[in-house]
Amino acid sequence: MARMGLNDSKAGMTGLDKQKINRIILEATKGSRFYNNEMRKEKQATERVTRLKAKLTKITQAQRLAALDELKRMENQLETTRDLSRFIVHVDMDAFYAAIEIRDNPSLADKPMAVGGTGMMLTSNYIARRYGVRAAMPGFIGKRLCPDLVFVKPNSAKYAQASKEVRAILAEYDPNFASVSLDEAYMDLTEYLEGRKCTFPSSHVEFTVPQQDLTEDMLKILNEVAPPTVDGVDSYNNCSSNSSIRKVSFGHTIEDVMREIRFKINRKTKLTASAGIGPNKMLAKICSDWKKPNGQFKVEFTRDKIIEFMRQLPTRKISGIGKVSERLLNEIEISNCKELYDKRDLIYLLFSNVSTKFFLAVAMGIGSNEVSSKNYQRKSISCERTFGEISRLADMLVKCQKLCDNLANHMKKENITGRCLTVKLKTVAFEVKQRSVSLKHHTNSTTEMFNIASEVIRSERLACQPERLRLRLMGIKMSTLKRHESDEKSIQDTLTRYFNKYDENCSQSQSTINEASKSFINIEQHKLDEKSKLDKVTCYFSKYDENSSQLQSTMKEASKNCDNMEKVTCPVCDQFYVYKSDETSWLALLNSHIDTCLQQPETMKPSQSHNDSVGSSKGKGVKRRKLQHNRMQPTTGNKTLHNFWQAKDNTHQ
DNA sequence: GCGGATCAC
DNA sequence: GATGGTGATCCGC
Repeated sequence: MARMGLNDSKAGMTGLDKQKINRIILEATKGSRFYNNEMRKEKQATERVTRLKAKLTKITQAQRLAALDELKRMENQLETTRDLSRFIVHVDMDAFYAAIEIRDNPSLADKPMAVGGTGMMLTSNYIARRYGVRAAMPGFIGKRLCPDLVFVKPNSAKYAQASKEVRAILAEYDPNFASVSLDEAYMDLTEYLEGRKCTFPSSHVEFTVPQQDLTEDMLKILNEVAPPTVDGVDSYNNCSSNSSIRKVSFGHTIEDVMREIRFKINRKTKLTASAGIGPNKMLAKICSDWKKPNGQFKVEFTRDKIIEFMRQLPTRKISGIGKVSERLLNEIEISNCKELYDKRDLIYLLFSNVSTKFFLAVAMGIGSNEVSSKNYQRKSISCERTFGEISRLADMLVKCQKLCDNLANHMKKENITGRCLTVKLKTVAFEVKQRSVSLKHHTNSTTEMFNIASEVIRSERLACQPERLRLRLMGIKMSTLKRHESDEKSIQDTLTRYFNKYDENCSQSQSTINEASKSFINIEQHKLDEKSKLDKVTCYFSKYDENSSQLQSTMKEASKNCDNMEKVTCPVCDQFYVYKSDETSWLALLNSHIDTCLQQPETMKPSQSHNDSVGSSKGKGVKRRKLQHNRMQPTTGNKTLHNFWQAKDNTHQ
């Protein structure tokens, strides 16, 4: 099965026994739920191919000619955007996480190793890659491919630190460089090079390295031979070697400068980087892969050379063309960029306008050279978790609560609110469902997000009846974001720090949350002794039913004294909790309460029976279920949302 | 605007 | 023991 096969498009994967590797992968995965889902996706992709082929047979010669005519116009337009004036560099750290672990534990250097666990590997070293072990592969398959494989637990703080050190070096050359991830970045060196050229050689930097500190990695960088520079000045690689000290310096060409940067990175972090140099990001990215590891490559900056370079390139090497696109293109006998260009009329007739433009630009070697990310603004923010199978509503709501909590914290930190909430659910069969709701106003309130998300979850559970909804992952995403200015933020941060020190660790671990809520309760109970009745109300989950006269009078009293009271209902037992809207610790308290609730005997919770949302529980449960059914209108109630629920309800009838 | 898919890292 | 998390974009309704 093609989907399951080894992805050998990345560096360090050439010349290995692909057949054997694929056989082992297949044996390890066959029959699993994951595998079955991959088969389902495969079938889907095949259907897509079938549709494509059907479309293909209907294409006439006249259509192709007309397409070429239109393509000529597109091509001319694209050609006007070709810009060879900027020096764009893509810097890519080699096997970043693995290299860091080896640096810090040299005994790993000659062993196949991977960072990650039996669940998932983040990356592997080059020895392991020879066995077919690679990033994004589950560890247990890695172990089958290479029984001697050593796992190292990820140490993200260390990776962030190394990344910071690398970035500091990049910033010396382009303060507006853009990082793609911890181990990858783009730079625009045009301005830097101008400056360097003017002052060269008087200002060139000289590095003094003790001979014994010169590693093989460093020597490789120093001994790379750059082609002669355009203006006849020899690339400057002065190595005055007396007995114990070696002095090295680099010239002023882009390639010299890149070697200098890689040299500095290596000297600072003991890690190696590869680099690609081109007139745009697409080309730079392809080039950084060319001489990996610890190497660099520059494509020549002329239109003809660029097109020549692209022609032999397999389509899969282009960022943006993945497994599926590669396959679709293969179906019309396109596997490299020469064919991509030669068959552009078919592309035009088979693919969308956006895709056609993209493919054409790729074939012509044209791409964006905009590096600065100063104006970058995120479009969405999300949080998702995989867990052991759950199917009870109560368990789902607990997960949901934690996700909303986490997400709200992130949003508050970034001072953003969102207007579109998306719930992502992945079943144990790896099927993904996404449901989104447009809100009337922007929010980053945990309560609001939780109320809406939990309603979506209830609805989805109903929708798949009489099947049980069995989940392995849940996620919450907010989009249509709005940024708020930092006035509020700083005040809020200060308040948070002042009053709720223990809250700052809230999202970090469940045990912290429990500790936090415990201390909260202690503090509050202490306060109770001298404070008014109103405060007492905020400290307990109400023991009363919603409609009881006792509660109503309490609420009335509360609203007399204070107009910022809010209410949150426990998803498990349906009791509710009244709190002041400026109070920040209610969530920890709620979490603690939910935990307690879940430890109660089964009969106390909403059951996992298929009827649990329609009020059929026994005894005590009856009243609660009924209550819940009436109560659960989302608090952000608005037209859009209202319509959403109505529509959902209709589909269930 | 929504939901499914694809893609990158 | 048992296939991740975050963000972006596109396509077809």
